[in-house]
Amino acid sequence: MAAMPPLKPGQALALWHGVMVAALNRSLPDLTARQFALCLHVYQAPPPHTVRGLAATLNMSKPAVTRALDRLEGLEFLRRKADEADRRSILVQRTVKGSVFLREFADLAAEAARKLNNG
Amino acid sequence: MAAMPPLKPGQALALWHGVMVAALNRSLPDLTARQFALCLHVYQAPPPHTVRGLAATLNMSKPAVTRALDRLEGLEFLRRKADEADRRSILVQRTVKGSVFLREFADLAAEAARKLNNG
DNA sequence: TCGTCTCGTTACAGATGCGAAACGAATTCT
DNA sequence: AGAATTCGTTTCGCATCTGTAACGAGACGA
Repeated sequence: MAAMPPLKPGQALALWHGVMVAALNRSLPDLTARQFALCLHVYQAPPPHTVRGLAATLNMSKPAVTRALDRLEGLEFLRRKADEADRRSILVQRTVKGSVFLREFADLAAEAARKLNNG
Repeated sequence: MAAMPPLKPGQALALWHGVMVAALNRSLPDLTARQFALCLHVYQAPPPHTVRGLAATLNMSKPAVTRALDRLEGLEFLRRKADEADRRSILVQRTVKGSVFLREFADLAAEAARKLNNG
């Protein structure tokens, strides 16, 4: 991945504004901030992902993680898999549908960034 | 404002990931996506802002806008003002606290972008 | 084997979100 | 003046979020 261009605070606000308004108008499945962050984290950070680890990293309670996983698994954006090495744990895995969803969101963001320049 | 640098989809995801995780760990007042988009819109788009206009632009129902305003006014991030020209309408205005909040968020985003390069 | 710890989930109670519909107040039309 | 329209808000019923606490299942040391 190429280096991230420097981003000034004012540019960040304009970008967020464009993306969030665009997202609302496309009425994507409306995830809460926690649900979205959790989904994003599973796709962006290297595995393995467990409930306990996600709760710690994302500063959420374990039940909140469980419920977010329920929701995201219902949307087929993520999948639970038993951890064969320690059957108390589960491993949270990526899915095709989740990849597509995040890719669409990413394109939307890239497009919003482009529009900030070219109108 | 200087031109927005081009942003690739993969960079957008990495940026969103960094910002959302950082935001969760700072436990900012947790606004819903609609509340946050509404706040951002009032600060980024030129006034005047009415309930009806916000509802149309942000693809929300009018009651949802009213309730989001209640919440944001409670946090003192926004303020309602009577429209003297048409007393059926209200004008949504910016506040100092709201400016500070968004500035903090913007700094957090800029910092997240920086960290994606320099670790 | 028996206690203890850790894992994720479930049960509970409370807070908060949502849209549809009804509402009062202000404006505009006839 | 009186009717019709438009504004933001409120009410209603429902869905879903939250954290605390309790829980069963698996792992592990004594």
